[in-house]
Amino acid sequence: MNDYLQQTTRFEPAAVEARWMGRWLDDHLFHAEPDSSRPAYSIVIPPPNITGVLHMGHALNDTIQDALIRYHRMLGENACWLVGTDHAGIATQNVVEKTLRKEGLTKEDLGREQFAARVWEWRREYGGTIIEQLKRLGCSCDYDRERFTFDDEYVRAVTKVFVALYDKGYIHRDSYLVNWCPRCGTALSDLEVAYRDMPGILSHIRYEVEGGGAVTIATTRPETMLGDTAVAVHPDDERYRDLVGRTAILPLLGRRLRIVADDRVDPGFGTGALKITPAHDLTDFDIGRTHGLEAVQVVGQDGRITAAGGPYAGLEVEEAAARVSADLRELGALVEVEDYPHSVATCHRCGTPIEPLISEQWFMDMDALKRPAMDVVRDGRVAFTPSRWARVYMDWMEDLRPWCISRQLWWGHQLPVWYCPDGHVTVAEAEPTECATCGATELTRETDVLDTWFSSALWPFATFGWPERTDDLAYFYPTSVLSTARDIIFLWVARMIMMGLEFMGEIPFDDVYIHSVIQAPDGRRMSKSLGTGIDPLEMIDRHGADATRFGLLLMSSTQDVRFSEEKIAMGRGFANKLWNAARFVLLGSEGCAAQRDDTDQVDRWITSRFQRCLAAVEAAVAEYDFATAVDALYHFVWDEFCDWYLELVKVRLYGDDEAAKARAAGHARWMLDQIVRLLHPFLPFVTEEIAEQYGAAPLLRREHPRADDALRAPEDERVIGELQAAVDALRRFRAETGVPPGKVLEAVFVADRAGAERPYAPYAGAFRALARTSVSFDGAAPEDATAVTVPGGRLEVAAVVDRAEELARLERQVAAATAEVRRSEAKLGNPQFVDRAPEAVVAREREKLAGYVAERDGLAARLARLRG
RNA sequence: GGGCGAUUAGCUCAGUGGGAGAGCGCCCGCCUCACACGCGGGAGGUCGUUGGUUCAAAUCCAACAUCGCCCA
Repeated sequence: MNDYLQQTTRFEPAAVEARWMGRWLDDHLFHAEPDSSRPAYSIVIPPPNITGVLHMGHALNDTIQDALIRYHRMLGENACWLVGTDHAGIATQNVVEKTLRKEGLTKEDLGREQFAARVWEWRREYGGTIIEQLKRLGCSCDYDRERFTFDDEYVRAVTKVFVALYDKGYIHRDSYLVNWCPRCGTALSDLEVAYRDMPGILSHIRYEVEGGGAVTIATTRPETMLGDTAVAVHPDDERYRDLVGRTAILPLLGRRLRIVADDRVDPGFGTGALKITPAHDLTDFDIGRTHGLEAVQVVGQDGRITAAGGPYAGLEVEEAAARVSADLRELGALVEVEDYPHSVATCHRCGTPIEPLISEQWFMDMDALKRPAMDVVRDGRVAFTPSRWARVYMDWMEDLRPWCISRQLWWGHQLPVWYCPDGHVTVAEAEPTECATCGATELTRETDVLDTWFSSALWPFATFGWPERTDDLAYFYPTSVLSTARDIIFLWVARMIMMGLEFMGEIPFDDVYIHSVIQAPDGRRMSKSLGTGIDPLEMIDRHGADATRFGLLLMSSTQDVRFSEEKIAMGRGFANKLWNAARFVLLGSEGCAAQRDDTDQVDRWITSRFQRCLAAVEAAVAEYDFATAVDALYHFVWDEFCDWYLELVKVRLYGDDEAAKARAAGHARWMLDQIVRLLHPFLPFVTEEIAEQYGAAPLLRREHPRADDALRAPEDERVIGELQAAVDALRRFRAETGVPPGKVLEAVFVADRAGAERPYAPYAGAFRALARTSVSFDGAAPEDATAVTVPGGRLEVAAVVDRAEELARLERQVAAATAEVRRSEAKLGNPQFVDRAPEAVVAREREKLAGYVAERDGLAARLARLRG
């Protein structure tokens, strides 16, 4: 006797999970090496930020990837899940600066080198947190291959890419209006800007016009008027036609402003006249370039008014806005102020309002790169699931502007760019000894670093050894699928595709799976700052990793979903159910070998039902429909395997026929093993724990169950289906008439037609076990029996039934059947339906009608008899 | 302003043209020799609104309402 099995009536995940993850890792079960005899299946994890901890989105995404990896590994593919982390420039720098502040230090106190050393130290200490958390979830990543976007080899790859793109002319330096975060002290790309609706004020300000008259402009940022160099109106705007070409006078500063006509002005906004501040607004910048306007920078990188702002110099932007407004009001130039909620550009990392300002930055031109990247999605070589995201991708790519790739940070890939004293630029992979232009030897390196997303764009190939043409790269690239959330489509997916095509000449992945976003239970966004986050590790503590995985997969969908702990609790119940089913099978079949057996109809039936489940799971996984896959497994295991098969098996297991008993035991073991193998990718721990109880090899080394049409048994499914219907009818009868649960009923089967008893004949034991009814097939119906309708006839049950209640029960049933008959007759009585609906549909309806009529007539006859 | 998505049982969600489903919750009965994280039975919905297409609409189309997300 296996004491552990015997005694563990509840599945306790905590100890089991820790033990198995330890053993799997010790055995390097997750490691993959190129092997030309097997197909590769590879996934690169979207590298989590080293400052991050596992949140619900990771938990879902990593569960999906793990299920895919385990699933394909068991299908015989050589599965490799490449894992690692992203150095995350701004985020990491912010975190380390914060710890420095606690020591009363700034990064400037340390200097660039010392600061980088501190970041590395921090990374060694805390940067692996999230990787450890993946292990708690059961993730079968190839931890032996862990990569970091700041590994030496990775730096080489990034450098090589930068130089190559520069040499091709795709990368250039320019003085341009960029998104500047005054708090982070760096330029940002368009993607790192988040628009947030905020209350605001629209100020209408009157500018006098030389030679008489005035023009009133409207602005949400009055302080930027200090940088105005023009006023613009729409060329077709009748109101201002006379003003074009004249000169307005900027209040407060007295600067002379040209009044220009430009069709980019929206005549419907405000007064239709636009103040032009080329240094602080993108539209204004463009208009300024067209009309050759001066750009006066009045807000500096520190978020304060510059010297150009005259008396307002040194003020914070907000204070300047207030002072400027007050002064304008005093002058009588502020003609109107109205509430004006509008959306404000903010830093997506820290939330500070973005200050658009002109600065010298490095840009990457996307035009040449985006074309092939759009082609591969358009023609389906890279397929999005759900497919609607392909359009989102295409739309974004269509309007791509040059990508600002330089960041004024101290943590990141420093640009491989050197300047000589004359300002000539030298770009090289290795530190140059002289200027490429003039040969000067005093070179200083560019201090800017690259946008973190520049380096992560190389992740699918740099992690496998690029730029070396490694065996890993040849074998595992392109990867099979990238699984991620939709907010990553632009940040990663698009850029990975562009870079993959440019440097590998091949797509980086065949499929892109965009999983659902899990919201807080109240429908709000899950976020730490809102306090709406739910920690997946807490769920693992409470319910187990298998349960957490199961619940998350059940929540996964093509829509956003609210987090539901109930679904995770459901997973816990499921794991427990499975464990107990396994206990029952294994303890009841000790000494028997797992062996499929087709002798008994019940065994053939469950085998056939399993094949259906298998097919459903395979179809669902192929479509990345994990909720359907786990739902199919759940209902097969619970509703069919446990509720019916195991109950039916007991008849033979506890019976006297030793041969039948052995066959049943062997088949049950075989079935359990099949189930455990099919379930393993989704619930790795409990399945492994079960498999160990019967001495099986680690499930990842075993095969996925094989689909086999020969194992389908429609006739057995039909018969057992009728048996189930008959048992259900008896159970309903018992419950409705209040038969005490312990009481065994006597019943006689009366067939509607010759031979109708045959399917039921072998199942007297099953009726006794499942419905507590002793059924005979040859006796006469007892005198005052009550009939229970079952497929093929009726069971005349000897039971003391309250006559009035029975009458009411029958009347209800007759009414229900009659309603169905009427509905069906009406449908079939409609000539349009009979003529136009497909024949099969009409035939099915006729069958239904016949069934309802028979049911109604039988019930009505019984009712008549009972009434006497 | 442009786009996408959602609206189905008390709650969270499946269901894409022919009999409204699941889990949880609720009600009734059971510690039946795998499991009380269990077993058996049951109640509960005019599928957001209004039109349209069709023999037939939760499902397709249009408009509207409400909510959410993305882009600008």
